Amino acid sequence: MKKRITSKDIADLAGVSRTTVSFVLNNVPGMRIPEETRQRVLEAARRLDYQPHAAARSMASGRTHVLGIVVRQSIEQAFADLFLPQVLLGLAHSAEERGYYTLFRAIDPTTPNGVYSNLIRQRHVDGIILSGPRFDDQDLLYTHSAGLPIVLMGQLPNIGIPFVDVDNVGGAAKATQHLISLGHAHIAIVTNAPLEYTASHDRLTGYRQALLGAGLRYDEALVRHADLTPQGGQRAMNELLALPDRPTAVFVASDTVALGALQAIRNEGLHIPQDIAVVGYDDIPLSAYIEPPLTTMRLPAYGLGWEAAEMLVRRIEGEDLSHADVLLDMELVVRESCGAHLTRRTS
Amino acid sequence: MKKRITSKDIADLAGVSRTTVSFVLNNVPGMRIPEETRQRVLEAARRLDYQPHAAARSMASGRTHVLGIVVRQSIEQAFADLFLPQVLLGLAHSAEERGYYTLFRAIDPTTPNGVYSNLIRQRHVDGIILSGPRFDDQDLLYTHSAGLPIVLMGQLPNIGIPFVDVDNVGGAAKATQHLISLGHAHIAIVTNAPLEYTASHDRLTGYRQALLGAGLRYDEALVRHADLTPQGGQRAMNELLALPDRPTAVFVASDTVALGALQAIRNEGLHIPQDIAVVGYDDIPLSAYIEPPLTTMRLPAYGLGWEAAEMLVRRIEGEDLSHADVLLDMELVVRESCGAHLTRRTS
DNA sequence: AGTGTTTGCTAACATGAGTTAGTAATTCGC
DNA sequence: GCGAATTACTAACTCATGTTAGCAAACACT
Repeated sequence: MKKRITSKDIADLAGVSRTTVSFVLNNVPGMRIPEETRQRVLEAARRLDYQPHAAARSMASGRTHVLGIVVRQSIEQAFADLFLPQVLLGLAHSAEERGYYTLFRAIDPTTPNGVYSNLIRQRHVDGIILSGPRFDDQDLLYTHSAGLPIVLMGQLPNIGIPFVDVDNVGGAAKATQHLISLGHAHIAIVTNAPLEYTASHDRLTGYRQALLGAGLRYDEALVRHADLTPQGGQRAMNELLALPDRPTAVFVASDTVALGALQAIRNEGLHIPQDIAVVGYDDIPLSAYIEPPLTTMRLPAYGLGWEAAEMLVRRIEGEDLSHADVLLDMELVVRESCGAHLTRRTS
Repeated sequence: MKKRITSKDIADLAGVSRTTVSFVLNNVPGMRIPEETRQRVLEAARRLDYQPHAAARSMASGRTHVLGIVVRQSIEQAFADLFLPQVLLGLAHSAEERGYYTLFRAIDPTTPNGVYSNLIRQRHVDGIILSGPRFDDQDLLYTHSAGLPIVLMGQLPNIGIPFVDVDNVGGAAKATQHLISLGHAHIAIVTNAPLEYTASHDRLTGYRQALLGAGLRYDEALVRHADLTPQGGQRAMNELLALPDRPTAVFVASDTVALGALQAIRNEGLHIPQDIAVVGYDDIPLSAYIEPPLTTMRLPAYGLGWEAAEMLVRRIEGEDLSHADVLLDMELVVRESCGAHLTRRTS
């Protein structure tokens, strides 16, 4: 039976007390330990290949050095979520850079409340990053009001919980402005989802701001809503195509939805971008490889994860995050569906 | 300063000792605790909303009840990985059903060795699921030979480490047989990657078995290799199209690669599936929405995660996994790129 | 030389559970 | 009615660390 190597063992080998070992290995400030002793301890730890026991450490220090990442997703949603890998990578890298691990917890939206605050209360983690927050989440409100560290990925306005999100208003405005700059004046929008979704609402706002900012009219007849699916995009696009005064360009506020919209346009025998220009949103990993390659706003998925972890760690380590919310910029990726590659030649 | 509620508190409230509380809450077998006392303890725990301290518990019991999931992925790979969300969901659900949490760790392939075995040695986790194993992974061999619980997602043959994988030989055979059953006799293959990859090798084997099983000739001229990218698929497909005796069908062993192949076929002015039938592999989330919708083998991503967690838990709890490797079946998803919807009408 | 200060270290306690060995009270067997 | 067995519990130890208070020796200062 091989025994676990504890700090006692390295204390014995170095000829000092356990306390000294702890001081050396944790670089406790204020303790003047002569270089000679310090080296002796470090050498002993190295020789025995000492690995501190995480549980003992966290019990004594009260810190687990683990961040909880809670994803509220059904299996179907996970299937459609093409960004989670990047988000998680950003999270994990950012956390590890700061000396933290990440505990992943997937919670079906149908499960009852009171499930993830326990992660903190049982001291499994020091704090939580919640992806896909909802208003009707009792557990979330409880966790926040109990003062437990939590950071949201995605906005929940007027609630005071720190969040990391994408600047959807600005992003949608950029997308729309791009179409305007290509000479379009009759631009429709297909939102990603109903306006109850904050993201959806913000994207519509950005579209509108861009139009008004360019002196164009905002026409409700050119506004349609999808439901996060290609099918919804196809239906919405069909309605737009049936209008007497057909738009010359469409901003589809989700690449997934845009797949359906493209199909609808093709089915009418129309060409993209010659007959109708399309700009999408999200830059899903395949947007470059569909026909035609989609011009779209790039979602900084890795950055979202990175920032969320950073914020949470700052919160855990005592910083005040009242007004530290992060809104990440989005970048326009110009491919072919907007027609910019054609215009440029003629200009 | 509100104090944490410990088992001592509930012992006091219930008028028993801490030991008894522990016996009741953990349902320790062999201890005859009368129903009346048991209820008194449970009621006290409920009233005080007791949450046991994870670190204390794991220190005393030696179990963390956390599974480590280690993903060896660069950021670029994560971008192309469309299955991780489903895999993680399967893992997390399966683990939670068995009373375990999952710790997520992303490791860039370029980082040096010796990074994740420490997760176990520091008792952060009870065992590890490693996704994307490699032969040159010192840490993996060390972990396994040290008897630490580990399960692979993806095969590494002849090494004796328990794994969960997809039956690539069978899957590729099914895909090829489907094309044969549609009347094709001149069927090419574009693999997903070079044959050094086990998955790639196995898919080619399945293709070959199907041909020979149907009495068809296996012709090396019809075999091309891609590199996991659409670009590679396009190049490979162009070579096949340039053959004097053009194939009437292609099995592309990766949907991502197939995107490039479709583009190559379209660029030649040929029609899918009339001129060339295509069957893909993986069923990436967008395969149903590209043009034409792709017939493909469905990767049971959720199931892979589920099985991996189950195996690891069994291993942690003492079971012998020497010959318990899991090979999951794959299912053919018939859409339009294979031409089955046309054939059926004429038959 | 004696008092105060710094240096270098350690004894002892705290953290919050699980678990073993054992004890007092009750019941059983005859 | 008395020893044996059972019932219902608990004292005390264990896990592996972090941390506080304090001690002995060396040194500094007058």
